[in-house]
Amino acid sequence: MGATLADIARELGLSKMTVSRAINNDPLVKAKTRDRVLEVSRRLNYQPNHFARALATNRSYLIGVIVPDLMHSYFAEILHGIGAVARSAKYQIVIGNSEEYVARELSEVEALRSRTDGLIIAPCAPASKAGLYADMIEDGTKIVLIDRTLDGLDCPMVLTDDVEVGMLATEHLIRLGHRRIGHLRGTITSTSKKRLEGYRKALSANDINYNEALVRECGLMETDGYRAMQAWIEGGDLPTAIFAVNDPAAIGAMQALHEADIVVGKDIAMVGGGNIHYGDMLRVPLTTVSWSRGEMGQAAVRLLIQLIEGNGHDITHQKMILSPSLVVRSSCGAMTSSIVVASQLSPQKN
Amino acid sequence: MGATLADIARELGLSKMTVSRAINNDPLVKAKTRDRVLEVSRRLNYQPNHFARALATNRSYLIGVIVPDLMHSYFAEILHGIGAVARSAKYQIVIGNSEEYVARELSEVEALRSRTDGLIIAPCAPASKAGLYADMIEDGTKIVLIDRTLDGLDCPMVLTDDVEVGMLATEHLIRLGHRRIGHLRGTITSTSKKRLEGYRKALSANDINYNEALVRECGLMETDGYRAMQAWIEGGDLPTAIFAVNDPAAIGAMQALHEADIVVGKDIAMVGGGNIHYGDMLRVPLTTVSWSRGEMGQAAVRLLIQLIEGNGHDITHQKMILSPSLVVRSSCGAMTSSIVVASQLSPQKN
DNA sequence: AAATATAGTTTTAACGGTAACATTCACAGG
DNA sequence: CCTGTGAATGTTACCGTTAAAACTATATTT
Repeated sequence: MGATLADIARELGLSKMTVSRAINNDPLVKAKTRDRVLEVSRRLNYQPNHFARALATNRSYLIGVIVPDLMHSYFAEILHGIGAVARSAKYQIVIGNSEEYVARELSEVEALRSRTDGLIIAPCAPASKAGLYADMIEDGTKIVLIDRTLDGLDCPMVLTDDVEVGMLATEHLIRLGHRRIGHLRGTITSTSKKRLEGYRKALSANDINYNEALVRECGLMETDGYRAMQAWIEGGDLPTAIFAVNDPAAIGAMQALHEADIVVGKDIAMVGGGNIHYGDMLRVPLTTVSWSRGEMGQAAVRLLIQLIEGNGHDITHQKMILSPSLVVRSSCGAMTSSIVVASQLSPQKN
Repeated sequence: MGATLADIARELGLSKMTVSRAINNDPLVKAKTRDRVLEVSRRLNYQPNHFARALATNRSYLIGVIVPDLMHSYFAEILHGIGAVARSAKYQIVIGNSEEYVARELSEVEALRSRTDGLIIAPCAPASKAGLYADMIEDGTKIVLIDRTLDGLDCPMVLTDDVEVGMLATEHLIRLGHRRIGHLRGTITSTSKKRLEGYRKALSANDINYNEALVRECGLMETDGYRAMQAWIEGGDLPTAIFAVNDPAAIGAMQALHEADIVVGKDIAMVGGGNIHYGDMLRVPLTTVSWSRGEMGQAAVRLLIQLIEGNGHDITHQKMILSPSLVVRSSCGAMTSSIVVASQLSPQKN
């Protein structure tokens, strides 16, 4: 289809190598030669063949990103941050979507690791799969985790302080006078566990007994929250306030409550986590815990590029932990304007 | 890093070619030989090198998708549909995000077309750029348009009947008794023009004069709707109902109205387009026009794969047009439950 | 003027596959 | 016993690029 280095070389009576150097701005070629090469390459509309280059250099300038849910604006925003930094570093993004299925995650990883220079993964796999990832890293695959950690896996990661997330949410409810506080907990992921941990910490710090009956299992997606809440309503014995593991779950739960004519913000308080897009425009604007998804994505790419382009320093143990902050809206009681406490990025060694 | 075909061949005393055939399930190799090859390849953890394969075959099994706004759930859903079909056909998705900037779109296209087997594009470029795309197609690049067309470009595309979108929205408002109906119109994109056309058609079919003062320019994003509505409120002379070019614009406008204490669904009616995620859970659930984004994505990939794998038939002129349907919620007046008229896919030649 | 450095270029050999054609071998049919 | 046939495998060359080593001139030193 397009012209190749050889075509340009032939036309100018040069070797392919010199042309290659000229195209890549190698200072070894004479300025005049470079100009001639560039002129011809423009005329022939030369486009470098990325496959050939990748084969020769073993670098594709592709970054694989594996997210559990593309439709969740939280990950769309992370992707947005990733895209911004990647573009400025001349990398392109290949997407994998696990839809919170472990098997899908693993097959996407397998498909992408050999086609890309490195992966950014928000894993839904349980800690028991950490070994698989460790083997890949051992084998040379570059991996940065984002949003969720994988216990036992030692690689760079960008996370939120999820214990703090649970504490901020729960303490807010306690400050509002609630004592019977429920939790819709996620399963498996590190974030879910830590948010539960924060919930328990906040309770015990305020001398409230942990009551297992008030903690219900629930996935991370809207339908999960909806179903879990429906079951809870049906079974009766509702708490006066609920901390849901994340915003989609909270929104699903709110929908179920709405359908049962239970008014969120009046009959029951709700806090989510993640500050989803449109969370402030919902029927009942959702009080939530927030941190910057854009910064997460950006930080992850920077770490991955360091890993790929290896500047010598070992960054295996580098973790970025973002501090979350509470965003108060009306789902825990009447309130008009939003209060957002600025979130900040805190780099942190090991 | 990993083992190569040559390694396996050496180990078994076979030629690379036979091993290649065995790995690719060529029926020419003896079953017993294939088994031996597979056994060794498993033992050595052989992973085919995609770059080498792509270089030799000129096929990468990558599909580039260029969208104008990743954070808009509309495109996230299209992407989801694309991903589903792509995965089952063993293709991976490379993402480009134009953010509604023409220059960004063109640079992403340029970056992706040589790395992929074909592109699915939701163009924000104006019709004047159609020639550029025509040249690329001439040059062998496979392109399928989605969501928006590019006048003058002849290639497969998957669209909605946007004139119908405008008519459905506007007629709904007319049926509710409105005569002073405003329109927040998009600029440039084919969808915007056609929705405006539908708006005008509906007006004239109902003997309402087209009033230029009631049509305001506005982009396609939430902030655009917000700003346009703010200006309108400030300038006064509001209509009794508004059809916004799409849901994000409608939502932005609703936010501006809310801040000005104008109650949507009571003081003013609002219809959007696209049926965004969470549109039914907003402060005022948004009446909108809907069609299946998943089907759009799926259809686009199928067309692109036909283009790539060329089954002989010329599908250049193939257009898929989805029929939209009205989704009534409360933004045009009190209403509790949603009525959705099922949308359907209508394939259509030329 | 010979020896030495140096800028600019070429040569050779990969990188890891696959396409196309060539070869071998066993066996059937005459 | 020879030949034809088809199944199974092998050979050669090429995909388009770059790394590394090997040349050339030309300039610089002594």
